Amino acid sequence: MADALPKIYDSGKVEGHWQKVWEETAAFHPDPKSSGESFSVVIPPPNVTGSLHMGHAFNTALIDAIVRFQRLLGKNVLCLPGTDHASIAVQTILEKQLKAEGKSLAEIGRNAFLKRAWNWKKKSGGKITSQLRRLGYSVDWQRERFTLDKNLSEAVSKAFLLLHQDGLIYRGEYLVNWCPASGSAVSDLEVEMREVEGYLWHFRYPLSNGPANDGRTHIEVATTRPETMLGDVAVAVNPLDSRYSELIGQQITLPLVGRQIPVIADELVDKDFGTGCVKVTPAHDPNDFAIGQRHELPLITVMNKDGTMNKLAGQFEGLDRFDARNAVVKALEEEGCLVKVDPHKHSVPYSDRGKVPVEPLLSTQWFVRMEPLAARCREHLAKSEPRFVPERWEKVYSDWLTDIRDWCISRQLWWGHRIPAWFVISETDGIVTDETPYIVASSEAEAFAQARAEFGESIKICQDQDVLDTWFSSGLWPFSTLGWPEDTSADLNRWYPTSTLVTGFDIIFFWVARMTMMSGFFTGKMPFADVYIHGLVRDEQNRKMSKSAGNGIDPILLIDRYGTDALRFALVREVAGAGQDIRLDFDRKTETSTTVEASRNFANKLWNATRFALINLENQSVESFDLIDPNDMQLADCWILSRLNRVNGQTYQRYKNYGLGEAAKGLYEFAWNDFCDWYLELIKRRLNPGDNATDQQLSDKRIAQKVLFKVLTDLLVFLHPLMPHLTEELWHALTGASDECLLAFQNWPEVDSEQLDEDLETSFSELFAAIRLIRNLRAIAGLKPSQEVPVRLITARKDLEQILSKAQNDIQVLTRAQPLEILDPQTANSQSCVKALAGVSGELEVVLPIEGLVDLDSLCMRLEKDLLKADKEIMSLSKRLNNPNFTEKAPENIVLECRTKLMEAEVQASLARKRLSNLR
RNA sequence: GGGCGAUUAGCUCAGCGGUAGAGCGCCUGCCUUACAAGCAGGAUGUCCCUGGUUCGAACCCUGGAUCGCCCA
Repeated sequence: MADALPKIYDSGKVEGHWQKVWEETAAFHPDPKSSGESFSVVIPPPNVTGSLHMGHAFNTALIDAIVRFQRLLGKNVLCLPGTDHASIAVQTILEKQLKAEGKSLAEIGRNAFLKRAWNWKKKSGGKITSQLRRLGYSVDWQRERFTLDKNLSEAVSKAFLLLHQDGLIYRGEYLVNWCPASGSAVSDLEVEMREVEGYLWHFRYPLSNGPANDGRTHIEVATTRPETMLGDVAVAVNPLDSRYSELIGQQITLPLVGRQIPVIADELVDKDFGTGCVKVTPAHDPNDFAIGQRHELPLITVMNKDGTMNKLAGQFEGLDRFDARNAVVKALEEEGCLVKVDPHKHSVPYSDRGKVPVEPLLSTQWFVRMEPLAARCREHLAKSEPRFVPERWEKVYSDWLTDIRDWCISRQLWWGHRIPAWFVISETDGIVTDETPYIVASSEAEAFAQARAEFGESIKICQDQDVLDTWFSSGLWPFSTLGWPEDTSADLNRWYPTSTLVTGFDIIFFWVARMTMMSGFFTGKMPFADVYIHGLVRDEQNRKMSKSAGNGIDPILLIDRYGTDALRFALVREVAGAGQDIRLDFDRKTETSTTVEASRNFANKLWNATRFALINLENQSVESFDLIDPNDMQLADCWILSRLNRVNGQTYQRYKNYGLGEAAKGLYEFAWNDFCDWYLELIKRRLNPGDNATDQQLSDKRIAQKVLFKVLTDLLVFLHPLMPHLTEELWHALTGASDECLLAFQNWPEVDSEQLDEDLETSFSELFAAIRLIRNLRAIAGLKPSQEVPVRLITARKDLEQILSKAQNDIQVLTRAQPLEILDPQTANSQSCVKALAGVSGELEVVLPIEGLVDLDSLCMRLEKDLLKADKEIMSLSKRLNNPNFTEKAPENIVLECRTKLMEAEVQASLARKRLSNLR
């Protein structure tokens, strides 16, 4: 056993040591052939471009707590780490670099670009994983995966192939969300609606065939996007709108363009919005697209993919879309077509990544047909597969799966999984059009062979230029990382489906739902039994922490300052509520956080409690701490063991049910209050019986040592999932175990229900209240802490008197009471001490007979306060008890409790009153 | 427009039918041999408002306010 530890816990040293041991011994690299029930988790793969932020730290703290808990239950646990390739993010970074060098993508070409990208990944991609190591994550680094790994890429091709075979992937020209900044299509989920202050422009479109019957010569439309009018193909009104019924079917001459377009009727039009007439631009608006489909209108695209106007925009060709807007308005005004402009607040779709407005644009892309996949998930969900924690997120998930839209999966980027489709370009004169036949295959050779069989020997093929949405590969993550599609994979058979997924609510659609859909299709199973959804970490002003807002708090900074375990404990302790966001306080000037500091202090408290134990265990061997004869134990021992077992059961249940915050709080209280403040103080005297100790005292000392060791080592097990480094270190210090033997693989202690004693715990609460009262009276008297003082404890309650007598020595030590007398009221009356210092706690009267020293005013104040409180309680309790409704309808135990409380309050009041009258 | 969440001590949050708690901060006294990153003692609340259900509401139900999020 080690000598005394340093006085202060040095987290950096301890954490570094254990991280090294864990990794070098591959401690968390499980063997699929080992025994034990399977438990597996795949971590949400962070973006390779990323660096650690508080969200990762939070997610990690939760996952690692769960996983470490399961290991303590003896399960064969796999926690699998990895990163995703973040197609758009990486491409953006590299394009910026290129631009800085004065080069363009087109110049260097695809191969050179990919080479650069891999070099970049090699250089910077390890940052996030090395930072994750500093969190003490008990993942299997040997099984670390990257979405572009060979196996995972093959899984992507295979998945694409299989989905395509089943008709669940198709290619076609549709309106997609086009991000001009990244030059790619993005999915609906990557579009964020933003409220912006814009305008509603009212324009006059002339009727082509002269005035209508009522004399009208034009129709007025309202729009927030004037530039799209160049692509208008109709004006629509609501069929029930009597104002316009006469105009339906008439032709209009589109200003600036001169195109003849019809007035049509469609229910989608809101009569009450604007003028009740909308211009219809099917190639530039999703609603208009739907109207266009219903009325078989042509699609006229007036924009290029870089957001500039194209040839069909006529005089506006080449202008950027926003410049074109102004120009069109001006031109219309000059033609006398502008009626008015109203300020108008409306939602504009923005690209998540590009941070620019998305342009709905017609384009040929690949899509996943979602409904069949979603339907399967809905069937599973009916059986609570997966089970959502907290439950309310299930609705969010199921709502999204209902009325789901197809998923655009192709991206006009180079970094990622290239779409495994080869066009037979010899069929279309060397170019790819919508009509070009294609082959989907798992390799070029295979595609070529198939193409030759189908189209003849002399064909030419070329692979689709696009890559897949990163989330497509992430959707396969729970099984592709375990060896799918190789269905003989030992890992897959052992650990799939996984046990629990832990992630933030912000990626339920992006990731959770995509995983369940892919898993359902490819494996017929849901990928995880439970989904534990947590909130986001917000800053001190309640803003979501994000890189772009620049309000992130660097976890590494907090780790350096307070230690990983402190940060982890602080984050978990804050969770408590069900999936609520957490706010981490942080003073940006001093770069400190009182929340994390409090946890650091807790770590130090545990450190010192262990230090105390080591000093007092006096190098005794571990074997001697085995079971003790209960008859030899003192009350305090029985009390702390009862508390220990209660906390054990409670903590076990909380961990199991994802009540991590509650577990953390409960352990904090037990460790600090019960164990350190009371138990350690209670046994100090027994641990130091002095040189002339009797055999009895020596044996009593040994018992205290055994209980101390038992409680502390169990406590370290309970805390281990939350503070892995510290507990590992302290456990080794206590047990003398070698580095090969880890706390991480010890067994969770069994609850010994024989040791649970509720009455004893209640008695100890009363005992502690008595001790507090004595201390309080001492404080009122202004006594020096070291000064001894005579104390009389007076109670009519036999059981209380008994406990107090048994704990007499303890009370004396903790309050410097000398002498301490425990009396019944009769005896006490015979030796009254009128002007003594006295107080009342429940049915106990505490008297410090030291008349000379007493400050009568503060004493009276204290007693008056007690009396007031007791009287108030008597009032409210008797009011309740006098109400027959209450006594008849309330449950018996509640009524009984009320009666008891009333009695106690009456005793308390009369004691206080008596004392007060004595003093006056 | 539809939905979800939040509102409790100065701050950050627990509690979710039996009459209000913690941490930090604050006040007082202590370097008491594990810990001053500590010990002991103390102060602090119309539990957002409004009705209702109930013997009893911070907790359940109406309605509303404010803040935040998601979906259209």
